[in-house]
Amino acid sequence: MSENHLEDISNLIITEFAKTVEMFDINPSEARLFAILYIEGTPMTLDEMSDALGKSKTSVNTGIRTLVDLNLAERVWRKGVRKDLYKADENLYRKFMNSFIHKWIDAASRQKSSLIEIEKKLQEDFFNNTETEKEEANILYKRVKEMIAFHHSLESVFHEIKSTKKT
Amino acid sequence: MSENHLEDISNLIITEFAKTVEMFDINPSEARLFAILYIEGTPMTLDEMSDALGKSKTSVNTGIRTLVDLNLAERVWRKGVRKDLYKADENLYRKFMNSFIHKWIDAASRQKSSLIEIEKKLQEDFFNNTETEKEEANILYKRVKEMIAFHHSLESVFHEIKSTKKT
DNA sequence: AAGTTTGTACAGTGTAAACTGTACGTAAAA
DNA sequence: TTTTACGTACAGTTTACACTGTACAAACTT
Repeated sequence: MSENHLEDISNLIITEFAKTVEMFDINPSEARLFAILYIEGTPMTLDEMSDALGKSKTSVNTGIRTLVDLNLAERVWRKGVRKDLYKADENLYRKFMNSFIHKWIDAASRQKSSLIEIEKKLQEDFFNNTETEKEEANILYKRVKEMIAFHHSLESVFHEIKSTKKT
Repeated sequence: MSENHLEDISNLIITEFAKTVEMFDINPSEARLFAILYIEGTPMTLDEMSDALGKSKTSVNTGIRTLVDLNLAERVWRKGVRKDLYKADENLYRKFMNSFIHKWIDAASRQKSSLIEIEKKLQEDFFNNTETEKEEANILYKRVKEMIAFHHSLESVFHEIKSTKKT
């Protein structure tokens, strides 16, 4: 019962931690890959990762690329080692929260802008409408304003998080 | 150029808004369905939604069900109308942020607990290890503590958002 | 130089999920 | 009661995507 080998425990940790990584919109395999890299603090080669993850080298290759793109892993160089080496970024909180918050802020503000554009168009075209259309236009207008307010709130909240979070 | 019919504009709004809804981990079709329901403030039947979404009635049926489960839509009743009627919840910010925040808080605390369990086990089993294993166990232990700290931070941030957001 | 080793592009495969149409149970209308 | 209308269960189909193996290019070794 208490006869748990370290490898089992390590595996358990990886599985648990991968779940959290997945919450940041990272697909299961890549999440697990990150967890593996993180547990094994020392840089790993493609073959090692392939082995640890139980997936083909090709698969790991694309996985690690997206992790690098997301700034969650990086390639490191070590004298005398021919293979590429990758390691997970150490600072979990900063990396994950940063990308997370920015993702939201960017999306919210972009969407808000689009909606504001639409709002303008509705205003400009208003008098080209027939009477019945005007009524409908007013309803749309009201909805758009609600949506803009919603996006505005989203922006605010995430800006707030951004400022309150410890660097 | 400025000859945009209201229907086109409405469609544009729906498309934009659906993108935002998708960010709350809702699949594209369901996001669009919600957007449609929201724009059309008045309750809609399955057939109307099917028509507006361009998907089969069966598909809409399952879609609306998950929206209802997520508390984002509800079935309403109207005298003399035989078909089921559904409407989107009005309060965008409250509904979306609430579920969003709770999802994170729940996940973070659950994961943290799991990791704490593992941490305990590592401690308890420590002296059953050989010398070389002890070294490895220490590394694992260090990593687990980092992860727990990470989850703790996540919990804190989202609790903070929860308290600062306007009800 | 030829011969290895390593990373990656690409085409094909397997699989899970979204979607559809049919078929049926239940409730309303006749 | 019979007939019609509606919602949904279910099986089959399509689509999207993760994954694999092969094949090749670039870099290293000899």
